[in-house]
Amino acid sequence: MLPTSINFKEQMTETRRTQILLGAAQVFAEKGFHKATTKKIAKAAGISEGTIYNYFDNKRELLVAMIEFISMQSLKNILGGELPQDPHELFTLILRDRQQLIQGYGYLLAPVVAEIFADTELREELYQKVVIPISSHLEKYIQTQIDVGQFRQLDPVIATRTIMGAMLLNFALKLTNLDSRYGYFSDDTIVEQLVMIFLKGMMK
Amino acid sequence: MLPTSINFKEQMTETRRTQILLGAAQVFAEKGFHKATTKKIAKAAGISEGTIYNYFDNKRELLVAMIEFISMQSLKNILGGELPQDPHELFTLILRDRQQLIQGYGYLLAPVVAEIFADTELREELYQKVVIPISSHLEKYIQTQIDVGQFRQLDPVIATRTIMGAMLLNFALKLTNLDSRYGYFSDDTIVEQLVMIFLKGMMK
Amino acid sequence: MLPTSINFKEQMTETRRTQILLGAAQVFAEKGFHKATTKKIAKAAGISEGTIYNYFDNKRELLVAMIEFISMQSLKNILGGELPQDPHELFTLILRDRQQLIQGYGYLLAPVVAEIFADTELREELYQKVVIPISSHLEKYIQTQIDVGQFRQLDPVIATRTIMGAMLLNFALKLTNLDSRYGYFSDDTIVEQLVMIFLKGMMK
Amino acid sequence: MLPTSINFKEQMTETRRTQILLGAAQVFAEKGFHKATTKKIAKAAGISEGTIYNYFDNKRELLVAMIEFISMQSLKNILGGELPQDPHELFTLILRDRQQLIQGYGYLLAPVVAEIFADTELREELYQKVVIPISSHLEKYIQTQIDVGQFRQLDPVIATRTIMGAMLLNFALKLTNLDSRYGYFSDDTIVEQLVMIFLKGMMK
DNA sequence: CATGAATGAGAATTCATTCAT
DNA sequence: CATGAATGAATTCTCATTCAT
Repeated sequence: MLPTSINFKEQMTETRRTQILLGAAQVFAEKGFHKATTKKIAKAAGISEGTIYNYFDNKRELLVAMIEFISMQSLKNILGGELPQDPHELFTLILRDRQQLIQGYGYLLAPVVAEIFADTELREELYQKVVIPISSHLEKYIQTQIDVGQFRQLDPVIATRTIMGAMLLNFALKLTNLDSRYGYFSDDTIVEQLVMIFLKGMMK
Repeated sequence: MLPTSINFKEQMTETRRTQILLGAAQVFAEKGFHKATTKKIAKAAGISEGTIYNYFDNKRELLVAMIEFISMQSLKNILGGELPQDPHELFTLILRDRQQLIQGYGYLLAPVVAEIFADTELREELYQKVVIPISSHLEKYIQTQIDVGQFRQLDPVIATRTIMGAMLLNFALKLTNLDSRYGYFSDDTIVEQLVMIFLKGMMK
Repeated sequence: MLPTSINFKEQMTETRRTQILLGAAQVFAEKGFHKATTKKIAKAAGISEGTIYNYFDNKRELLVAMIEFISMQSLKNILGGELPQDPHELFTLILRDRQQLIQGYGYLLAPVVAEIFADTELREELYQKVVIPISSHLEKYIQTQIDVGQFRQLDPVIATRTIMGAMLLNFALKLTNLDSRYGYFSDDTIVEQLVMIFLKGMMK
Repeated sequence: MLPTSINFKEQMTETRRTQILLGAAQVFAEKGFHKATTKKIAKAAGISEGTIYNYFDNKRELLVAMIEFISMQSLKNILGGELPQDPHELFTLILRDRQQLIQGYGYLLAPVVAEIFADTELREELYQKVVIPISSHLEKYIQTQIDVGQFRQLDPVIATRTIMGAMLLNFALKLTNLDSRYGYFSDDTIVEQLVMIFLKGMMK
């Protein structure tokens, strides 16, 4: 077979995977994991039920793949290019990026996040596949800043989760209108407040 | 019938309810709501499936009753006496308290939290009834500290959620062993790290 | 034990049986056999579920007993006294009596009759216990009339069922308003028409 | 896709529906609606339980579809050619026809009739759609005979139901062996007896 | 005898997954 | 590879019946 043919095939496969993933995202967002039937996912993706199983082992793998797909989506931009070394710039960049992700896909992920909490195995799989890859960059950065004496002596693992937890809750509240007061905070305000707290909280 | 007889009956009913609730809590904690079958709950409670339905209308009501039951248990911790004014002491106290709560009941509530997220109405009800009352104390304290010039100009609402989000994620990770590295952090270490970051992050 | 005591006991038993039967009738009428739960029957009868089983072997026996009870109700009056020998008078008397029975209890029996059709065993039990005892009187009368030369040579069994079938359908239609035209027929009209047809149809 | 392929698919679907319908008819006839489990129906149809739900929304829809199916089959007998004018011939013809219908499908319809009685809406719908169209022919005939002075002054509506009720009960008893004595009556005997009674009962 | 809590066998229905076409 | 009909395990909830009090 010719290389082009292989590429074509691979590309087709990738396209089809993405097509299914987007269909799944739509239905998962509407129904949550358990109430999302493969039949509906197939319909939303414009393919047949059986085809799903040519690309994913089972429904659970589909969920994992979907979350991976979405989580990595915008982070590519960041990980691709050069990261700023200035802590203020970097924190702002990361928080903005995550904030946009949640703004853009949060409504998709929210109902699914629910199910994840309830499922031990799923939780572990996603922590390994999604959370760790993303957070390790931040951990390393914090460690570096500690080493060069910019940041105080703190644990990079805890510090990273501290930022992530704070970020998640604030962005979630902004997204869901659960707390009416978040209606008055602009996205930038929230990012600024968080950056301020964590910068001062971590720098010497 | 004699009053004692009536009391006995009522007591039996209450005992049986609690028995079922504890069985349910056990299975819900292990499996989450969906994977917790009535069969398993019955077995865990040491009664038959049918008996569940003599005390609860359906599986969902059982979940709600369980949340109520747990909430009653934990609310005691909150309604304490005088709060210290020193920020370091206060933050440490609050974080320790929350940490104990999560340590004590988190494994029970985690899978329940899941179902709550998936249910808009329940989510709102519980945010109003549980989250806001608890967090308002912290909000007021932060506002006071800002007013007296101890804390920098920051939004108390966002700041409070920042602490809560950070706290939740870190304690959850400590609780679940999702991240093996949290095995090496003592509870005190986590609390100290959080207090340090937020204190420095908020004080002038 | 004294006879009076025995009588008292028997009477109590009979009273309790009737009490349950009436409760059952009420619920069967409302819900039909399958949807009538023993719990509801017990409540309607003002006793507990368990007590039902002290007087009836099971729910089915309760149904059978109820139908027997109601069917025999008004027929007692007829079977008790002297029956008129004149065919016109007798037919009118019987039809009026059955008509009153259906008018009075039909709404009770209707939903139950439905279930009977569907259940082979029940059907047989009730045919033996209810239909045969009632119809045998009419059969004998017809046979007598044939013997004395008043009626033509016809089969008394078939003739009896012919009257019963005609009666049932007409009275049922009058009762249920299934056919709006039956609203214009008085009870007497229907009885007269039936008597006329069958009298002329059977007499020489 | 080719037209033949489409036809093949449609045909398969129809065949499968019929297959399920026949299985259902068999079990409904044997057990009645309530005691007919989907498991038994599936077995009788030679398919799995789940497949039933690919063709029918629920058990009730399956019942309705079965009634429709049977009705279609039997309606053919009715839409015949010219009816004889002679009362004796006509009555004999009609009774024979109905008798054959009941003989052929009665065992199937009997348990279904049961459920119909229990359901007010279904009852009305079927009385209008099935009973009235069939009986109106007989009503008109009787009216005509009255007008030409052949029959006595009687109400055609009541008279028609009188024949129908008598017919139904007698044929049902012949069909079901509920009354052992009906084993000795040939179909013709019953028809003759009925014709005799009604002819004499209605003619001047 | 009366009670009513406990029982547990079922029953309808759903849906992820398979596999022949 | 795509399809979608068939599968059947699994699940919640009901309710007649029992039996200790």
